[in-house]
Amino acid sequence: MHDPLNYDTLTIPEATALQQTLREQLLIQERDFPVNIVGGADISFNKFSTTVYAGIVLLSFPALQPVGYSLVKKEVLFPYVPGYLAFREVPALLEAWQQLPLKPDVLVVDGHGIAHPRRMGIAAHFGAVSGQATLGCAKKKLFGKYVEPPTEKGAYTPLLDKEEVLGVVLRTKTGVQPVFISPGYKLDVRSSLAIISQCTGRHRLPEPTRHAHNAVNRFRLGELGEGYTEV
DNA sequence: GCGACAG
DNA sequence: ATCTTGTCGC
Repeated sequence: MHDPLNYDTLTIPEATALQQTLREQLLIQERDFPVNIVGGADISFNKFSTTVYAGIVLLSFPALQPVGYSLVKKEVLFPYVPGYLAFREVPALLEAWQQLPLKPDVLVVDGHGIAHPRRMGIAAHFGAVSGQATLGCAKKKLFGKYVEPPTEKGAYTPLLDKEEVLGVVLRTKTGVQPVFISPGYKLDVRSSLAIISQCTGRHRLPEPTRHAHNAVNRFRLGELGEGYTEV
């Protein structure tokens, strides 16, 4: 086994430098592999606590039936700083990832992919260090410009930096706030949007994200145990 | 100098 | 992110 990744002693300038190095490993391309299992990744924690509860859930695709989930509890010292979320959450998510007996074909991470000042949001960062195909689904904008998409479910507008399309702002449900979709690794904007469109049910958040959020919250509250559980 | 600011 | 109270709509 590998030593667990630890970013706790990094300074912000060092973290910025690492993002610039990882950026050179970015792989943004059309999907060129089949998708039979999708994963959802999320973190939960108590305000003011250094303990984080990480989780990755597995869903069949396109049926979206739960297959299993991996949960890991970990201490993290790196603070939340906008633009550096990955340094706080990726180490714990990697442990949950390594604990999976089978890996999803695509991982949906709670946060942005390349829709980031240095194109290294948490989904892009996780993909770069794991080699796994990822995409980001965030509830709020971090970086980029966009016009509000029409209020109907399925409507979307591009998320832009000048002329560059970083992702899309997608209305997953009529009359609710849109979500921000961007590729992380081994996917492009079109492929990411196509996958998320097939992961959207009657809720605002796509199923992988929704199930992951639910699992880590129940884990934090003691309703679920650490480790991998087949469902 | 003034806003913006994933989780 | 988490917590809490109240309101709206299917």
